[in-house]
Amino acid sequence: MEELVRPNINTTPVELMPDFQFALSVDCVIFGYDEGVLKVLLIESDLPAYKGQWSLLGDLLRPDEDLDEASYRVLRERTGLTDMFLEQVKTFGAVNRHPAGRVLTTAYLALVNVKDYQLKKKENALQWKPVSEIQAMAFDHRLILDTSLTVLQRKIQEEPIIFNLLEKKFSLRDLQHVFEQILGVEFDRRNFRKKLFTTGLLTDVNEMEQQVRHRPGRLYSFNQKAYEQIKRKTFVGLQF
Amino acid sequence: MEELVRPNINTTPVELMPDFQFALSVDCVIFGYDEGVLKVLLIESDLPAYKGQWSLLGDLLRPDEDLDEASYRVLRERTGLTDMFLEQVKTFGAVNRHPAGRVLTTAYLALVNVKDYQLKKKENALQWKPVSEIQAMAFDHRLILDTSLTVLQRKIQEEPIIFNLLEKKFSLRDLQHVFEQILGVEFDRRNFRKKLFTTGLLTDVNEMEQQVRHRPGRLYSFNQKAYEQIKRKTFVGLQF
DNA sequence: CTGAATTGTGTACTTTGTACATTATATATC
DNA sequence: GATATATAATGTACAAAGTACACAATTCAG
Repeated sequence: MEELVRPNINTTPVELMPDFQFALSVDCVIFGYDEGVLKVLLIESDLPAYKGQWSLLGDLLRPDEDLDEASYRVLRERTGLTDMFLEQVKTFGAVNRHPAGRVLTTAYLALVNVKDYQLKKKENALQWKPVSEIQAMAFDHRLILDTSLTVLQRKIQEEPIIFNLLEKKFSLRDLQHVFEQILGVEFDRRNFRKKLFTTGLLTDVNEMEQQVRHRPGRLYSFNQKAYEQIKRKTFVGLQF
Repeated sequence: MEELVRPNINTTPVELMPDFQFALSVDCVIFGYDEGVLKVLLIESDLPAYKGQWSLLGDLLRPDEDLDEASYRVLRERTGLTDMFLEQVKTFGAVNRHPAGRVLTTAYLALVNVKDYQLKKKENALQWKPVSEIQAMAFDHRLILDTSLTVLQRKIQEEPIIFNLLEKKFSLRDLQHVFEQILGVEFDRRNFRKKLFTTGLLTDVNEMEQQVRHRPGRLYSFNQKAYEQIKRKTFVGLQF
């Protein structure tokens, strides 16, 4: 308890220079849904310690850059996308997590439409890897991926963000399949339909699937306006 | 797009020294429930820029210290508590958030039993402030507090963490009241009871409230073991 | 003994979730 | 153009959970 009165950054003017010795990075966990499979965008590491292993897309934070802006920049530079779902997940601060020194990293979760991305993709070293097939990763990136996936599983049940993984117009089958892929469960098709329709968040765009070799389904779009209306009535209820 | 092939911390061995120029801190949002009111533990800032304003309890991250460990240390040093609910909330990284330079901070949410705390409290500059009465705060601490409160509201509905704010033995009235304080809603007393009993998480300790000037209620404790049993059955359902 | 405050209990009703089967429509193949 | 294949679209019965609501019982204070 002798440290109780120790000078403190929040309360006392102290000489801070010796404390400015950390590096910060952002790492983006970029999820995409492609050919019925949940994938994440990875890059091969060239660092000696992790030669050939897969790592997340990240970069060092710049001295005059907001943390959130850094994650956005990484997304923009690497994928060319400028408008995507992007949200901070967590900061990983184990002492020896990076071989170059004390580098802490803040993980960001991004949801992109793979179809959009493919149009602008330029970098060959990047690869969409099915989440279920990923084994070892560089650094603590496996931990970061697992953490982000858990956050994603929670969030898609609480907010209608899953539509960011699909094209503007989608079939109910696709929508159900993304949910099932991410949550690792199966829903009854008829009850899923009923549930989604009663949310009032789907707009029937009066178009049908094309080029499927079976009866085509209707296409829907996510009704953002309807969601803005209802989301104020915050859900309150215990569910543990 | 010219930056696509820029050397990158995850993929390329680069000289990192010039990048190690950030300071990191942790700030703890310590919630307590006292006399029917949700409070947060604050300290007056002595920094010239924020003289006399309230700030969260925080400290700089040390060079060889895990981020999570730093938050735990702050709690221990300031309150004497060594065993409390403590969880990372978010990292705040606006460029000018600290007058001393580029200091990013990671916020941690702590839930403590005020009764436990009072036994060990030594530091006078600390004060429990009712959350509803807090106005301006130093730095971006108001934003951090608001963010943490929102996270708290979500989490108490998803996990039985609220018991960390109460004593080991508590009445159903107390339990309901903490929920209502944090969520800002009122529950029907009878339905709340029914709901809590059906969770199977309450153990009747066969004791009654003491020194209340009305019919005393039974006391219960949180059944951690029962929770471990049921929490594996992860809830899956859409609720937006 | 009475009033004040709060506990403890139960029922009817509404809403939501779950299980489950049949007909309809498009494409591919023969 | 008939048939097989695949999936769309729909509805009902039942179970579970949530909501609204009223009354008797217990303790304390005066």
